[in-house]
Amino acid sequence: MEDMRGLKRTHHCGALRLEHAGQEVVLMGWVQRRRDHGGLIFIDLRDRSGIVQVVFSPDLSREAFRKAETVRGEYVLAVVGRVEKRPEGTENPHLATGQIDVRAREVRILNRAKTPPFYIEDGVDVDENVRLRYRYLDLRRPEMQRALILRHRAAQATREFLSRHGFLEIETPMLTRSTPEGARDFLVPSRLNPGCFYALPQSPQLFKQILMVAGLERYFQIVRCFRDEDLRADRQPEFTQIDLEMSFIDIDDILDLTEEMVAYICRETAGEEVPRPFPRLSYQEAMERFGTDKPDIRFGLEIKDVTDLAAGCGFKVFASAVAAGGKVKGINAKGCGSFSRREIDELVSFATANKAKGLAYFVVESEGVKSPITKFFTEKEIGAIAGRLEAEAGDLLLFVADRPDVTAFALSALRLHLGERLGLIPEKGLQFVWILDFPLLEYDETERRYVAMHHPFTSPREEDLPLLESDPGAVRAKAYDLVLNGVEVGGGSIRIHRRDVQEKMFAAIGLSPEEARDKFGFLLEAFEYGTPPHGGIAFGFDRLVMLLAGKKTIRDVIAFPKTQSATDLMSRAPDRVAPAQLRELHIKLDVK
RNA sequence: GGAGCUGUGGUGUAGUCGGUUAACAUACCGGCCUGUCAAGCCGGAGAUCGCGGGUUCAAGUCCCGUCAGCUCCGCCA
Repeated sequence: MEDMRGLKRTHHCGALRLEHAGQEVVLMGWVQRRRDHGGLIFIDLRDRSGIVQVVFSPDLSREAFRKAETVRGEYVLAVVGRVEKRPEGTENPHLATGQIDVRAREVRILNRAKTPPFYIEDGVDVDENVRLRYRYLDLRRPEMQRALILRHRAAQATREFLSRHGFLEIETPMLTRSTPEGARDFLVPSRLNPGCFYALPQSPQLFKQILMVAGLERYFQIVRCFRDEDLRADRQPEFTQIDLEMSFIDIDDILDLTEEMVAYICRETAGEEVPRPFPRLSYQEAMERFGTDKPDIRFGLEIKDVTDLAAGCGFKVFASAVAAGGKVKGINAKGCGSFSRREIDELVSFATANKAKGLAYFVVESEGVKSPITKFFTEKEIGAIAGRLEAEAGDLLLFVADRPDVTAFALSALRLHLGERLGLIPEKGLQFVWILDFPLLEYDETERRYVAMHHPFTSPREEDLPLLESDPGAVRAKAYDLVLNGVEVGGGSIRIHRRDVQEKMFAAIGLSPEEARDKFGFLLEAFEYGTPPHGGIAFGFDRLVMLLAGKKTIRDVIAFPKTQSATDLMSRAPDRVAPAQLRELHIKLDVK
């Protein structure tokens, strides 16, 4: 093993081009591959910038050639040599540096390496177990490095944009108070305060509002947040938000500004121009047309309401659902009339796996509609339903009749399933949509009271204020979500800044003034000292980067993610700690 | 808390209706080779079939349990 004394890297491997021919260079990197021809050895040297071919020949240096014979994959080398145009016919068009190679005069083996458990290259098909356990090798793969570079550029673009618009980057505590509502907290025991715990922040929500009270006017942060809930492909226990808050603004100010920011990030990272303004849908319209508050609007297959047409029909499943206050809704699966019985059965079981009790269907043919249930409908009813769904010969109409929420859930899932199956979802492209006019409150069946849909500091729309006492469920919030390709990537609201409105809000969710003071005291107290109108938004940075990088999971844009059971397979966190540590924290375990 | 998928040399896979020597590719090791770039040719080594139990004359294969990873439901103001 040798050291790099006296050598200073002059170039990066992937940067060398024909124009460098004739230059003496010093390269540092890892061995991607060695091709030993006996009398001539080629080594592909890789660093962060890319790969270049290094040639070892006894004619150039006997010593370097001998060393090159001992080199293996992932050895770390320093190479001194001259860049040369490759001989005619030996250029490699698949390599950015393929016009040239480097003739090695000297090589130093800076470190040896064990044989890695998988190839260091793009598109590896390895168990994620293995990738996570050897994350440092996984991260050597160019596609992983590209993702992290893109993430870096997204963060840079965010900071640039927001700084330019007068936002201050201000840090907020990681050790904070546990507050009720929301996700489960991660707790940190306090050694100095026996029996007391900090909570890691689920978001800097209360602090950023207090920064508005403090008169900072425009705040942002790219900040880690923690939620102790179960994981998904797009959910990690710790994740990153672009968090911002502004004073003296209303909804449109935030939507306009953050739209511009998001478009800027897309341009700076993925080179995508996204058209503005982004489309806007009300929550109600999104639920009606797509069955979800995070619709993927890149394709059709929209949901149609046929409740009125099904109300009086002879098909009991439909009629009784309507009688019970439910909805009958359908999707026109364009051109799927040719589906076999088995394919339709598959759709039925997909629907029932997504809460529906069943899935009714009409096969539309030129002579009419065929279905096991046509006998329960009149010609006229069938015609009206087919018309509502704009049915043509060759279509397959699918219906769910159930409670409104179940209908929406099942058809939304079915719509996505069909969209994917029929290849209707474009590979490329970023389709944003704002979802507006969320209900302020939703009724919680188990707690038998209204709960805040966003959080209890979200402002109702001024014109809906009178409804807060008479019809709480009908009050619309000044809240907004940003959805990208069917993924919720941002959400926020204009906050309540008037004491009387805040008190009404607490009353509506059944919180007495005493309880409010106990749970949110410091924020309420701050609010008594001159609070400006303010509002903000937070973006899921990992999700945004995931979509910009074209990845299917945020784990692929996080350097050190956790598994679905929230463990780190590399560091083996979490783990037990020494009894002395627990004693110091006054903690006794109760573990079977 | 629940449902589903996956687990076989380092890695990715095959292994039929349970049948005795677990196959293939690649990586790895050795030899030959002066223009390859997924180099090539020859040879070699490498597996408690995730783990535990059961059924059987016989289990990678069937049954039960369990562990791990992934996807989803619940959960995520």
